[in-house]
Amino acid sequence: MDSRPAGEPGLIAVIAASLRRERERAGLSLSELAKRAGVAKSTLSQIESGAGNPGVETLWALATALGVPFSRLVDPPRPATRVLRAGEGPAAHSEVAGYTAALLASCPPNARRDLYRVTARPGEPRLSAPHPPGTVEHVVLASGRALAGPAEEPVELRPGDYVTYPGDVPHIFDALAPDTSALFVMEHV
Amino acid sequence: MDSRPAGEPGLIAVIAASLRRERERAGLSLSELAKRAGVAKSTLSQIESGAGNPGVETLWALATALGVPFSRLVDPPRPATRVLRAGEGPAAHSEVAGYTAALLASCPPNARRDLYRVTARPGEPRLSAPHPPGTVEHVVLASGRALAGPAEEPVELRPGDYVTYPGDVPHIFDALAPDTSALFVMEHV
DNA sequence: TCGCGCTGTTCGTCAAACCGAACGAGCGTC
DNA sequence: GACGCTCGTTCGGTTTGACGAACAGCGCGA
Repeated sequence: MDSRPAGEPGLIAVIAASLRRERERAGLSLSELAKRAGVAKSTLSQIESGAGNPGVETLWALATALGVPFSRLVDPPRPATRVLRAGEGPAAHSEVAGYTAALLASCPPNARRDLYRVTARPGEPRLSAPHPPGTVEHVVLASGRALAGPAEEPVELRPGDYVTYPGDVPHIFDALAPDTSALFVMEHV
Repeated sequence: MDSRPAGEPGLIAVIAASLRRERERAGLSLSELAKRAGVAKSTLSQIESGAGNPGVETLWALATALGVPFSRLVDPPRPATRVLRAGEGPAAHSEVAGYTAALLASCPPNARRDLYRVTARPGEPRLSAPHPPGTVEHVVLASGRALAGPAEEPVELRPGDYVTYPGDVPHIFDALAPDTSALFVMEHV
C-alpha cells in the first residue's frame, strides 16, 4: 500500500529517520522529547526504530514539540545540495519585447526556501555565523551596492545582481551605499 | 513553524475538512476514493466525519490516491494575495543597526521554488495563463513601478514591495515605469 | 412497483498503537 | 564500589483504528 515511488524507503522508514534526525538536531533526548510532546517514550522509541504506523496526532505532537512543520517528518530526506552561481542569468524564459526573465536558480526538490527582504546601511557589515550544513543563500540586490558572499571571498553587487553561496560557512553582507536593499533566499535542509 | 493557532480547529477537524474538500474537488465519491486508496470506505467515512485519529499510512494512501501532496491534508487553507510594502513585514531576524531582515514567505515543505529575475518595459503587460493548481507566485519589485497580481485585482508595487498570490488563476505583470525589474519566485508543489 | 447500482452510514471483530512500568546500560559524584 | 541520575529499549494491558459486511437513502430503467 506504500504508493511511494517504487523502490524507495517506505513511509515509516522515512518518518523514523526524519524524526530521529530532527530530534538530534534539536539536541533533545528521546525521553525529553517524549515528555514535551506528551507521548510515551516507548511509543517514540518504537516509531524511531521504524516499527509500526503512528497516528497523526502522535506525529503532530512530536512535530510541534520539535518545532518543525508536520510535513518535514513525512517528506523524504533531502538529496545532495547543489550550489549554482549565476552572474548574468543563464536561461532566458520569456522574451516578449521589453520583458525578459532569467532563471536564477532552480530549486532542488525537498528543500525549503524562505524569503527575506533586507535593508542595510553602510558601515555595519553583518557577519553571519555558519548555518547548518546544507544551507545555501541566494541574494538579489534591489538597490544600492553591497559586498556579499562567503567571508573569505565576498562579491560586490550592484542592483539586479544575483549571487548564491553556501551558507554553512561564515558569510557577510556589507552595504556599500545608503539605501541598500536586497532579497535574501535562505535555502536549508 | 506551524503550531496551530491556539484557537485551533483541531488537527483532525482540519484533516476531515481537507480530505472532504480535496475529494470533492477531484470529483470522487467516498467509495471510489476508498477503493483507489485501498482503504475501507468505513474508515474513510469516519475520518471525514472527524472521528478518530487516522494512521499516517492511511492518510498517505488517501493523499496519493487524491494526487495531492500530503501536507495539503494537514495544512489549512490556501494562500490569498498578500502584500508587504517596503519597510513593512515582521522584522524578524537581525536588528543590528542599519540592518533589517523581513521574512516574506516561509517555504512550505516539499515545494519547489524557482527564482527568476524579470525586467520589463511599460506598455507591454504580460498576462499569464493559470499555472497548475498549487502554484504560488511571489514578486519583489527591485526598481521601477509595476502592477502585479491576479488579473482581477492586481496590486501596484513600488521598489521593495512584495506580493504573493495564487498562480493557478490568470495573473498579470505590467510595468508602469521604464527600467522596471523584479524578482519572481515561482513556487509549485 | 420492483430491481439494480450507487451513495454514505453504522456495527462487530481483530490487529495494533499507545501507554505505564520495569529493565539494563552508561556517567558523574560522594 | 555504591549511589543517583538519565539514557533508550522491552514487556503486559488497555484503548482504538482499520476492516468487511450489513444497513438505509437516492436515482434510474424495465
